[in-house]
This record gives sequence, C-alpha cells and structure tokens, in this order.
Amino acid sequence: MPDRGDLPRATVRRLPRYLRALEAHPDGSTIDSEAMAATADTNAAVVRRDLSILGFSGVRGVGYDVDALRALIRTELGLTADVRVAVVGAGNLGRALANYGGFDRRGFRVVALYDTDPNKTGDIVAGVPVKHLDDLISDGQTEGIDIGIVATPETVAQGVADLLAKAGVRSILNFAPAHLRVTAGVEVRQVDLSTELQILSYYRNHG
Amino acid sequence: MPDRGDLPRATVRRLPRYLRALEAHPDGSTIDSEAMAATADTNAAVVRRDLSILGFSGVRGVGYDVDALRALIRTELGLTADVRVAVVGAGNLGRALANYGGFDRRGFRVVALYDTDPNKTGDIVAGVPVKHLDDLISDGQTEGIDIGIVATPETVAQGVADLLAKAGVRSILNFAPAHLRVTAGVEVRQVDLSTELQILSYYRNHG
DNA sequence: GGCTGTGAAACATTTCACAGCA
DNA sequence: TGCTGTGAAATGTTTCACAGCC
Repeated sequence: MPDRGDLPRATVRRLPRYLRALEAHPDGSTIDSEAMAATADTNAAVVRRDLSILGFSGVRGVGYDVDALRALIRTELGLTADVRVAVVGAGNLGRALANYGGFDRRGFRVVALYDTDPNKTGDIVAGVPVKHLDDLISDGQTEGIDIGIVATPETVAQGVADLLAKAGVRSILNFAPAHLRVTAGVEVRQVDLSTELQILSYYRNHG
Repeated sequence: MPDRGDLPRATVRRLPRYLRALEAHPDGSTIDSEAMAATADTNAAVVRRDLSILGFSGVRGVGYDVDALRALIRTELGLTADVRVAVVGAGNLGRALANYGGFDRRGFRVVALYDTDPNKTGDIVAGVPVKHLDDLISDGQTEGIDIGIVATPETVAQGVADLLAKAGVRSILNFAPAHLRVTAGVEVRQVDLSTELQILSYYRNHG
C-alpha cells in the first residue's frame, strides 16, 4: 500500500468495523459500498470516502475486492503478526478477557494475567498463566508486551499504568474508571462502563 | 441517526467525565475550568463552552459551584432515581458486571442476570439472582428494566436484543462483536474489545 | 487580577450530488 | 446501467482570543 500521512481519526475508528464486515464476506468475492455500509453500520458515502483515503480503488459498476481490502486493512491496523496482550487484574473481568475467544481469532494473544493476590497467582485461566505483578517489568523487557489491559480496581490503576510503562508497554486499554496519566508516547484508550451507562441514560431521558 | 436530546453529542460524551471530576472534589467548594479540564482530560475552553451550553453559570474570577454543578449534571444524565440494569449472559463478563462496585456508587442497580444454562440459573452472584432467559420478558413488563446489557456470545446477541426489545427495554449496551439491528426508539451503544485493541494497534504503528 | 462567557475562525467530518468509468 | 470517486456544501466541534464582570 502506498505510504501516506496518518488517517483521520474517524476513519481509523471505522476500520475495525470494515474488517469485521469483510471477514463475514466470502473469500474471492466483491462487496459494494452499500453492502459494506449496512454491515459496518454507516453509510455508503462514508465507506467510499474512507477507502479512497486509504488509497484503495474499487471497480465502478462492481465494488471492492474483498480479499485485497481485508489484507490492506489488516496491514493498516498493524495486525500482520500476533499482538501480545498482558492483562493486569485476574478478577472476573481479567478472567473474562482471558476467556474471550474473539481475541485469538483477530490476532490478539493474551500471554499473561498479573495479580498480587497469592490465591490467584499460579493459576492457569483458559491456558493463560496468572503471574505475580512483580514479574511484569522483567516479562515486558524479556518477552515484549504490545498492549497492556488494566482490569484492576480504580485505586491501583495509576500504579499499574506506571508499571506497564516501565515494562515498555506503549499501548494501554484501561477499564478502571480513572484518568491515567502517562508519559508522552504511551497511548491510552478508556473503556468506562459507568460512562457508557450514563450516556445511555441521557438518551433514554432526552430521546 | 437522528439527533435526540438537546445537547451536542460531544458534550454528552463529556458529562460523565465532568461528573467524575466533581465527585472527586470537596463538597461546598468551587472548581475552575482549568482544574476541571485537567481531571476530565480535556481543555478549559471546552469546559466553559459545555457548561455554557448546559445553561450553568460560574462566577468570574472564581469558578463553578461544585455542589450545584454535580446536581445539574446528575439531573441532565437522568440519574435522579436508581437505574435498573439487567445483564444477559452469566459468563465471566456478566459476573464481572454483577460484581462491579462502581455501578452502585453511580446509581446503577444490576437487578438480574439472565442465562439459558441450567447450571447457572438459580445461582446468586454478588447478591444478584441468575434467572432463566425465559423470565426476561415478564420481568421486564412487571418490574421494569431501564437498561439491558448484552454479555453473550456473538451468535445469540441479535436474539437477545430482540428479547430485550420485547421486554420493553429501550437502552442496550452491547459487548458482543455484532451490529445489533433494533427497532426505532431503542438506543444501542457498542463496546467491542477487539475494536479497541485494533485501534490501539493502529496508533502503535502510526501515531 | 483572575476567570468566565462567547463571538469568530479554524478544523474535522458528514452529506449531497453527480461526473466518469467498467 | 450500476457503482465508484470526489468536488462542494453543510454540519459539527474545537480553538483562539478577548471583552466583561467579580
């Protein structure tokens, strides 16, 4: 794919949805912008604009080549090799993440769970070892961790984020309801369950 | 998607962050737009614009009244009474949600878990009963469910969404990696773990 | 002096509509 | 004919900058 500057953030947010649409589509087929839009929950003009921004050309009167587009989006998302994920916090949420089958299928490998509770360390959850948090830094330095997931209580989330940074992790997905302060170069995405419910609550009352 | 509600969507997305900032601030104090921005991870101009849109006035040279603003945002979000939440899927994720302490503190009450597995129905998880999915419709009609959370495998998510709609639920938080089709008047928010990791992956390779 | 409130500009994103090509 | 690719307009959001008030 041709080199380019970065993509608009709105486009990046839609790439995973496009990829999911393409994975549900037969190999060797084509898909038009209307069908893509229906599966990816957007509209055809947005799809055409996004693919045009990606530098991907379709065929007028026909649509887009599914195999080629899948490959392009995977490359664009950096999913060419397995992405190594570490989960901190082996409570229900951490275990849910270790068990979540959708990751494997999409190229993410949960390589370890970390906790400080001696009743949990040493366990194996869905084939993933539960290690002590003290191992995190050396594991990160020797084995490499691409993405860290914070699945701990709010109170320790910032400390965990600091540890992850020390372990060389530059991408963090945070489930704790806390705004993590990180050094430049570390990317944080926040998934806050209460926030989602609050937004739903707003639209329930103002719909 | 038609715009429902009277606030800009970007503002609505920030209200929960403002509320969290205010909850961490002492009762009876004031907070200026700069401090609010730091805690809510935005900038002061955005804060002032948002509060102005809300019709909330601060005091020049001083800042905003914390108690009054907390109350206003809670009201705006529809958090004046407990919000009743039902979770469908009593796997690890469903159990994590039932155990999640942050909900109670923020006015959300998980009233039931639903599953079809007879090994799970009848259990009590964190004080929440696990009922059979067959009970969902009548429960919704008799007791009322404000928000439904889909924490099931992808394959059954659409069916569950249909059931929730029949039970009178008009707000759905969906954790399954599937685009739910719902009738008009039902609001869906999507939390997709793979999507979040894919976006992190993109910025790890570009950003 | 310090901070709010807000016009106006800048920027980002979506929508419209249609020319152009297979 | 059917669908892509894209200017141009419309819309939504953020940033700038400063007047106005406490």
